[in-house]
Amino acid sequence: MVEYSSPNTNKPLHLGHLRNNFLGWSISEIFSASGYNVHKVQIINDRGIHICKSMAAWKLFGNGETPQSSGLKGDHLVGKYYVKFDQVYKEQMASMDPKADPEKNAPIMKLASEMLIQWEAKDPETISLWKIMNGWVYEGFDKTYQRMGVDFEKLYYESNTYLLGKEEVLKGVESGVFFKKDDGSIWVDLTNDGLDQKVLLRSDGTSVYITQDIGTAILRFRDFPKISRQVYTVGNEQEYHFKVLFLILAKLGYSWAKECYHLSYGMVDLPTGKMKSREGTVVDADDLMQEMVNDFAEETKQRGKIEELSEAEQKELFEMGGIGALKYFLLKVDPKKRMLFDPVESIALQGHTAPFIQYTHARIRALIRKADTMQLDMGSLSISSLEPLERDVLLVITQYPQKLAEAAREYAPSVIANYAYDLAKGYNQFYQSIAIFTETDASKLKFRIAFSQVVADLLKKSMWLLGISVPEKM
RNA sequence: GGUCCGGUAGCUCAAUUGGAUAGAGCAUCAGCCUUCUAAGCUGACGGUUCGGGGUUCGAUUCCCUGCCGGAUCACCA
Repeated sequence: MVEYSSPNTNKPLHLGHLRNNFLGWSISEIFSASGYNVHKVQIINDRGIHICKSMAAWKLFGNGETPQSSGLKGDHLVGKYYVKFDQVYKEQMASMDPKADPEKNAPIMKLASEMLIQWEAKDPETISLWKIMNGWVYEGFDKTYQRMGVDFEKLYYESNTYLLGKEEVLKGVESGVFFKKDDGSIWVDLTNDGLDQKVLLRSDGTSVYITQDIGTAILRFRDFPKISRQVYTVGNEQEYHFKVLFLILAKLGYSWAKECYHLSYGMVDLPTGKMKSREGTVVDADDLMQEMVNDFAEETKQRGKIEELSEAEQKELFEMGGIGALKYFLLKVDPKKRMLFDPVESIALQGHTAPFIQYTHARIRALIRKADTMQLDMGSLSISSLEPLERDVLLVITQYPQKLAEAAREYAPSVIANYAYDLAKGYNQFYQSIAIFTETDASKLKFRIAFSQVVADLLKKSMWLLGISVPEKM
């Protein structure tokens, strides 16, 4: 089982989510290709103070605005009010007496806090607004996920799972795994494991973040009894959290705890500094994808090689190239490492990019189409000697199984991304120096055609593992 | 302060897990389309692999130490 994504429902998806989603999807494919039966799941953070902030601002300033009335995508509309909240909140705090604890008592924050309490008390009006606004967000997310090309077998909602785990914790107290402090709060002592003590239930008996994760982990193994491993695709800022979680699950006696793995990936930095959603210095996922597709489209039109394609085929190609370039850019780097996203330079379509590999594939396919018209007998293939460049490519071809195994072992799609590049690069060298159709030796000619087809198939397969399609023409 | 991650060409990244002269792309410069798609190919330029020790026949890789950058250590999620 692979978990990825985990968005908050108060704002649209951004660049950070793209790395997460593409990684999660790719890892799932890599494991599928390695013979595993993979279940893709995500958990949606649909409750909490963050969504109440958007709700509060909408209630105060929204004037009944909806996605239909505004023409805005649902998640963007809700995100707009989240930003609005922050803006108003700051203004209110600035105008208040510092002694009055403005952080808590700013009117708009008080409203959001009240809404959270009302939500937990199942107040009908609050629940209704919450459902409506989350509904808008899901409509928006659906479009974004569709364009990203990611999907999920099962969705978990925090509003359903946030109370889970409490019983497990109480059971743990009885069996002596956890302990209770005088104020009634419940803790786990991990000092023997080199960590600290960690609270599991507040003194008022309510759950914290990790309580919920204990519950969902157990729930997952109940929902999917056959799974042997659970992979959490979550940023490396939560490494401590998962270390604690897995230790707790082991202490509770779950034998599968050692099969839980945190696929921890680094942040995506922007040249100006790191991404901070609160300050608005994020790159919106929808905008970015659109930009990439536009750039690719423009570049392609300039080259003028696709006039014979229909409008629909062209559109499909632009999508393939633009989204592909973006995915490749985010996946070619080792997931563990933080990486830099330069909005200007990252849009490159030459060199070590998806379009380079897609182009190599398209060129081979053109070659194969030509060969098909020659009606060669491909049944009998024999070759006595290889050119050095052919030998080089052949060597890369045979590396595929090792690379796939390595990618699965290291949880690293980057291994596949770099492999596809090496293969394309090697083939291009061969392609450039050896003209195939001028070859007079029939067995050599047939070998080169078959050999090219193998490369095309392998490029297609590798790129598929990254969630990237390859075109017949470009 | 404790813990964890990272530091490789001007920039972005590789390096078969300890192997031979550390490789690609971008950028810069010089070449290659009458021939299967030039989003390509060839060449040049570019390195004290952060510094200092150590282990080893051999270290970008392992150990120690220092420096720099980041994350994390909430009765937040």
